[in-house]
Amino acid sequence: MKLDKLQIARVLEEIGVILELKGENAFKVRAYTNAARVLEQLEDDLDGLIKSGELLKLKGIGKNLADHIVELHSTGRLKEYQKLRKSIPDGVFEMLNIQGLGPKKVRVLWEDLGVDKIELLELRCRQGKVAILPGFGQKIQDKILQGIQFLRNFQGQFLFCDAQAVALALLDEIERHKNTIRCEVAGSIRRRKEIVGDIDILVSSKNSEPLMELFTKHPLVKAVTAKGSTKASVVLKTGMNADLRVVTDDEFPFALHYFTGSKEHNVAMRARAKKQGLKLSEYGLFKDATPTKCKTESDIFKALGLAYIEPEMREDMGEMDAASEDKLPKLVELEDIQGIMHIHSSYSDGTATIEEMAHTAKTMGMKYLGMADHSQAVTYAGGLTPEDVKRQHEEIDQLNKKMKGFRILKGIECDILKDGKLDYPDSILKTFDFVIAAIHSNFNMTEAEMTKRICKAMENPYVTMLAHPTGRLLLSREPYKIDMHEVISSAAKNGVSIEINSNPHRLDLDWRLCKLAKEKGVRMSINPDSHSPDGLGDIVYGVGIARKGWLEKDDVLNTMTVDQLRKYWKK
DNA sequence: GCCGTTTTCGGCCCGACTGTTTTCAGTCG
Repeated sequence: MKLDKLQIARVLEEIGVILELKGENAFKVRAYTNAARVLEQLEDDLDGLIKSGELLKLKGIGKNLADHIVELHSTGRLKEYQKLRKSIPDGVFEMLNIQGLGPKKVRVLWEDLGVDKIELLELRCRQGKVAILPGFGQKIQDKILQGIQFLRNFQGQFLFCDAQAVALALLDEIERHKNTIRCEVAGSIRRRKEIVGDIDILVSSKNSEPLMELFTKHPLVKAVTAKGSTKASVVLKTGMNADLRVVTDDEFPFALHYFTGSKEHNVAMRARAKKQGLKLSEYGLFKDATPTKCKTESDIFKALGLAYIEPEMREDMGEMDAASEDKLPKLVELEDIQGIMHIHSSYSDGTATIEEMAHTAKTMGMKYLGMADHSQAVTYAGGLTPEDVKRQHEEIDQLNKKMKGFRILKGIECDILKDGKLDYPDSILKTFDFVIAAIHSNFNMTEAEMTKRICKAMENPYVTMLAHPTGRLLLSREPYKIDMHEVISSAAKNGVSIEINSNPHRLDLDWRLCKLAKEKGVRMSINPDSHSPDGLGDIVYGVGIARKGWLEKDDVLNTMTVDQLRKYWKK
């Protein structure tokens, strides 16, 4: 086997994009993207399907696509793809990442104006040459410039989940090396920031040379930018920068603290040390020239008269004061989570059945699962008609009879319409165990209008929760304009919980607002918003954000048992 | 390019929004 089904899906997806750029029939394009979806969601073994000739039985895979898939699977290449790929410059592909530019416009820019990279596009915009193209205009030209800026702002930034996965892969090799005494991923990954700039790995050892070699020759590394005896910097194949630092084991706790940051937290820590006549650096804690013995980070905090501050809280947002008064929260942990809500099934745009999702949740140790498919207005995601709702509820009743020690709750992700009304009448809303109100359309309202719209929805007595409150997509879409302070107050007033959407692209509610919500008495619900069994695992990212937001077990809705939840909602 | 037939070609999800037009095309979710 040369390529697996996900790799093949990516090739088909790319062919779709190329065909779009070439102005091919839109339905032909869709056939390719459809096929990519089918492969992604395929549960059966591709090898078996090919051997038995059942590939053609898959809906959306015909003669042509089946041939392509077999060719990619067995040879790892596809002649037709290679030919197509060569006909499009990389820069033209990259232009598609600019907001508001799709294949049609990119094609015009490329063919009529000869623009084949973003830098050139920027120049032509500044020269006013884009505005005079047919179908373009002043406003679109301005928007493109804005979009280019937006893209640049995000360059060199990565989602936490992507950065963490790579960091752990690097760490794994280092951990297993015989010269390693202690090692850890430091930096913003350790602090669980939603966006990460680069990877910092720290290791203690008596002999750094072999570790430097191991790190700089790692298969994930594209280029080495610096290599000395204590520090190496590399650029990874993913475009991320990664640093490895080697220190002595005596220095390790100090270096770990220093390289974990944040910078602001470190400044506050040093100031505190200075007040006590001490000096704190990445090498140690000194009184004059005498080092203070510290085996762990905990010892450093103790030496400064502080309780241990979890890495997630080290943002200089009050943790120093709280630690000195021994008032730090006991942060919520993954083990505290009893059940998972905001789950999609194949009733709307999920890939799996309710039973499959419930089964996976159960094996994760969960006690309940809160289904929440889309409501009827979200037609593109297969929103549920009132009849679908009824059918789903019957199915859930059946499953609940069957499953022992596990409960499936009837919920819905109900759209908030433009005017703040909900997508179902109360007569339907009242049939659910819980209702998550959500916005999926009409993003461009004024702040006042959007705030009013959401607050109005939360006043509906059947609404139990607010989904992804700002609608942001990290590194790709700004949050819509909204007064979150007002929204949080309104949630508190109406007894509505706010979701911490754990999808790594969202992580919304932002951790910076969790503390405020908690103070107002709003319960947060850590929801994966998963569309597949795998997606249930995203809950760990939400727990990280909750911890970053100082949340304790009792601040989180889904640390409750089913019975506690029912009572809570009744109240 | 796929599907499903009234078996060999017509339909394929759709609504909102924006900006360009003067009735619509492109993008997005």
